This record gives sequence, C-alpha cells and structure tokens, in this order.
Amino acid sequence: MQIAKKYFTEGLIQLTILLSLIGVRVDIDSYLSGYYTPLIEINLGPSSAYIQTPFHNLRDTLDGYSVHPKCPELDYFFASRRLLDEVRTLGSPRFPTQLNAWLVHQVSATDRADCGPSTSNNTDTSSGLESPGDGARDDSEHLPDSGQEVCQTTPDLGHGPCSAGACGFLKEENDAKVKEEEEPAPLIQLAHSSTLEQESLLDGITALSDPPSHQPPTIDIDQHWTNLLSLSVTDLDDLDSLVTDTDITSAISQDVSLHDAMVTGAGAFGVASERGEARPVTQQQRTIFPLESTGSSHSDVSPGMALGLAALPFASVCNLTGNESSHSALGGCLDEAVFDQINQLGLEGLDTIDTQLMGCLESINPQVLEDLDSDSGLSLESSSGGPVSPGSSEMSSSSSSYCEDECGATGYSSDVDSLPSKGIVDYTTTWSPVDLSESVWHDHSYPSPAFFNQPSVTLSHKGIKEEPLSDDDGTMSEERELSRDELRARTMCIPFSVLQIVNMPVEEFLEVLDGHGFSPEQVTLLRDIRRRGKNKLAAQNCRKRKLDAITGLQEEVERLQAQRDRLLRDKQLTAKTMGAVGQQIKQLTRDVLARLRDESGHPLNPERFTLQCGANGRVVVQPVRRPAVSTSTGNKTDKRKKEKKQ
DNA sequence: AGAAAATGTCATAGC
DNA sequence: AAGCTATGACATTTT
Repeated sequence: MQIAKKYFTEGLIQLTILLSLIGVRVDIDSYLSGYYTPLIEINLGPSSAYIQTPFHNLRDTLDGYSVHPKCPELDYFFASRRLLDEVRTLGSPRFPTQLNAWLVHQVSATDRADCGPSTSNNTDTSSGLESPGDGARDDSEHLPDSGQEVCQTTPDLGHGPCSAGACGFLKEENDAKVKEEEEPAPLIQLAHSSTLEQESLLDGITALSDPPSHQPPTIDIDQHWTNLLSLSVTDLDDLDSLVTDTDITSAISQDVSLHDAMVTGAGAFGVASERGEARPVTQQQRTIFPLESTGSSHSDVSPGMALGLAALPFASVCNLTGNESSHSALGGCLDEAVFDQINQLGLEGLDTIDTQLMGCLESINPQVLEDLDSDSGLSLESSSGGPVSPGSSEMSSSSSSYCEDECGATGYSSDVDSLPSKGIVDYTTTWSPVDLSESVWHDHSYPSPAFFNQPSVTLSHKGIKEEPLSDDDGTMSEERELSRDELRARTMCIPFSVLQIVNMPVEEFLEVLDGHGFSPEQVTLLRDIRRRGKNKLAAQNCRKRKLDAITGLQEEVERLQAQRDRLLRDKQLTAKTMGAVGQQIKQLTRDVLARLRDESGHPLNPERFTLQCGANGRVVVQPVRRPAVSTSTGNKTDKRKKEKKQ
C-alpha cells in the first residue's frame, strides 16, 4: 500500500505541478470527495485527499519510497520531469502557483500519531497562512464540477517539515520531500530566476532545513533519479540535440518560447552535472518547502517554478492562462503567433529584395565604390587627381596657375598675370588658397592645359558641346583635359580657376564679383561656374550616399535572412518539442488516472476522466462529459438560434 | 557602333 | 533673400 500510495501521490503531485505551471487547474474533488475515508490528507489530516502541493515540495516526490525502478511508466514520468526541469531552469516562467491537489493515499495510524495535533491545526494554519492565495483557492473552490473538498492543505512557508499542518503523509514522506530538494535545478535556477524567486526559494531552503538523519534514504533515490533521468534523456534525443545544436544566446529571443525554454532548460540540465557546486548545496539544504505556494504574483510563483516540473501543456489546454507578456515557457511555447508574424512579414520576399539589391550592387563598379569611400574627393582622385589625371598632365605641360590649382596647388599663382585676359588684376591675395585635399573636383574629360597657351581661343568654345577645337592633336588632347567651365572661364578671361571659384567662401566670391570690374557676362559665368561646381560635388556626395545606403540595405537583408532562417529552424524544433512534450503529458495523465481508484476500487478509466489544473494550481479529476457537454452545447446553440430568430 | 557605367548638369525643394 | 545642399531627372562622356 505504501508503494501504491507513493505512486499515486507522486504522480498526482507531479501532474498537479505540471498543470499548474501551465495554468491549468486540476481539481479532483469531484472524484475523491467522500470516497476515500481511509485516505489521509497529505498535510492536514485524515480523509483528505486534497493537497495543496508546493512545487518545491514535490520535487523528487518519489524519493523516500520504493518506487520500482522497472516501472515502465516511470520513464515517461521522468522524461516529463526532465522536460519540466528544463523549463524550470529558464528561471522565470510566470504561472499561478497555488497548488491545490488531493492526494489519495492511506496513512497508517502511527503516521497519524506522528502528525498528531497538527492534523487539527492544519486547517486553521492553512487558512491563516494561505492568505496570498486565498483568492486563487477560492477560485478553485468554485470551479465547475469540482468535487467537495475534503481537506485542503495550505502549509506555511515558514513551517518546518512537520510543524505546520504536517500530516502523517508529510511526516512519513519527509525523506521523500527532502529528497525532492536534492534536485539541483532549483538552486541552479536561481541564477536564472528573478530576484523574488530566488529570495523565495532561498527562504524556503533556509527555513525548512532537513535533518541529516534523512540523508541515507535519499541517496538511493538520487541514484534512481540519475538512472531514470538518463533514460528520459534518451527518450528525448531530439531535445538534447536541440540543445547542442542551437546557440542559446542566439536562439532564445526575447519572446521566450517553449522551445526556448526547452533549449535553456535542457542546456541547464545538461550542464547541471557540470555545476557540481549546486548539487551539494541543495543536498545539504534539503528542505520541505511549504506545501502551497499561492498567489498569482511572480514572486509567489517562482518557488514553485523553481521546483516546478515544467510547463507541459496538454494539447487541449495550450491556450490557457499562460502569461503572454511574461517570458513564460508556456506562453512562449504557445506563442505560435511569433512565427506567424514572422511568416506574415513576408520574409520570403526578402529573397527577391536581396536579389535585386545584389544585382544592383553587382552592377556598381567596385572602383566607384572604392572611390566613393573618400568623402568628397572621390572623383578628383579617380579622374583628375590621379597620376594620369588631366591636372597632372597639365602640370607637366603648363606652368599656369590653373594647372596648379587642378593639381592641388595651394593658392592662386602669380602666373595669373600671364594669362591673356582682359581686365586682369592680381588676385593673388584676394582670398585664401584653395586646398584641393578638401575639395572634390571631377574633371575627367575636358581639361586642356594648352588652352592657356592659346589665348586666341574664340568664343565658339563656350558652347556646352565641346567639339574638337583644332586640328592640332597635341593641343586637342590637352584641351580635352579642361572642363567646359574651365574653357568658358578662360574664354571669358576670368583669372580664376574653377576650383577656386567654387571653393572660395561666398564673401570672397562676392568681393571678387564686385571688386574686379567683371562684365555682366563674366559675373554670370562666375556664378554659373560656382553653382555647377558645387552642384557637381553635391551630386557626387549624393551618389556616394546612395551607394552607401544600398550597401547598408544589402547588409540588412543578409542579416534578416539569417535571422529568418534561424527562427524557422527554431520553429521546427519547437514544434517537434511540443509534440514530444504533449505525448509525455498524455502518458503521465494516463499513469496518474490509472493509479486512482473509484469507490469500488477500480482504476479510473482514462477515457472517462481527465486531469485539469486550475489557475491556482489545483489539480482536479474531472469526468469526461462528452454526451452531456454536447447536449448542453446543443441546447445552448439551439437557444441562441432561437434568440437570433426572434 | 552600341550599351552600360560614370559623371555632369539642371531644376527644385528644403534648410 | 541669398546661398548652400540634396536629389531626381536628364545629358554627356567614358569605358
């Protein structure tokens, strides 16, 4: 009977925790109420199969009992436990944590005697200490179809193992519960949990230290755990592979999903052995946490979560009360919308975009890009400022100031005086020298240094269209190296280079216009030269910026493509994980139901009953109301139809 | 010779 | 108001 009790208790507790983690209230009142007089409430007294199970108290609940290690159901169970631990190691799943579960087991008279007075006081204690979760428990009491509560355990956090409402079960299960605390995950999880969670958990640990006398039996249980967990690991190879193959830091987004939880959890689980320091601590601090952690606040939740098995959603309850805003494992795992949104983003279209951008970028001459990297001198350096630039050629062919300016000469040369211009004035000191290193001048086609040597050039050269000017090839080649504006300026006898005209400050430019007796045509030309020169630079900068923007967009596209691929992989893994977890939950439910007995002593038919966990963590067994539900639904539907018709 | 790329120029808007 | 910059559109030149 002890074994049976242990099986039942463990399974029910685990399922309760499990369901509570996902916000499912499981209330077995309807099933248990009044049926099991020999049953004893876990914490509060006889004839009560209802237990408010603290998560931490349920950890390794099998401990202390001689669970047959060959029990096949245990594989499923421990696999589920493992998954739950993995989720738990996420640290901050947010679920209501009040667990109100009826535990059906029989306690011997000696056990009752051990519990002694606590039995009668438990109710009071629980009621008094349960305040944080009263609301939740009240809710659970009003659950539809919930059975009559025989007893409810609401242990206090500050109570020792048997002091507060410690029933016979608690007494005799002390070792088991202590053993539960040996699980390293809670402490390990502290690193991942919120501050409140950690504090709560640590409080429980410190307040509920376990006598060292209970150590021996727990060692065997640890061995069981190790063995069984290893089995469970083999059952979920894909999950492990998921852990090993996934970069957690990259895979886990801010929207933590169940997959993320699994990844992290599995990772933590796998690393648990590496964290050898965590296990000794927990073993030393074997504690019995309060049997109930109530309230919906995150801080209240955390201890249970730290202990918690996992958020293993039933397929039918996947849309329950998970906190979507939080990074809960369930909320995340159920957040298919995340992936849906990804799909809705039309990321597939990025392929097209990327292709377009790639094509556009490929069409760009790398040399141009390279040239554009220079801020404003790209064109000057590539065409006119280079070794073979017109300027350089002009330098070699002419000693005029114009040549010097094109080549980056600093300042307007006195050679200007030699220019065949009318109204020439010495402008040498009229404005500061021009620093070509700061300017962009892209005269790659029109310069003609020999122009200075041919002052007889007629105005016919002022045309925008610049045809070959003479039959002198040498002169022609040199003239071509002058820009059109340079030619115009020289034609108009303007003693300034285009570069000077463009780069001189506006004040100085105005002074030049006003102080040198230029004709209106010359003034117009000067203004046009300046305007066109500045606009040329602006156009070059504009094109550079455009290319930079294209490059940046290309990089962005590549980054988003990589992100999309990563998310799609995560989605697939999550789906696979969800399927596996769902199967584990189903099996666990069948296992728990199979260990329950009706009033005639027969096991519950999993086809007729189901387990549900309420928002406050209460686990209840509810009969499957297939016909009734359909009937009632049909009636309601008919009524609605009638109302609509009316 | 023609296409494509690069560059220059104009018009315009905004600061 | 003038000057300057940015940019689209178009022209011109170069490759």
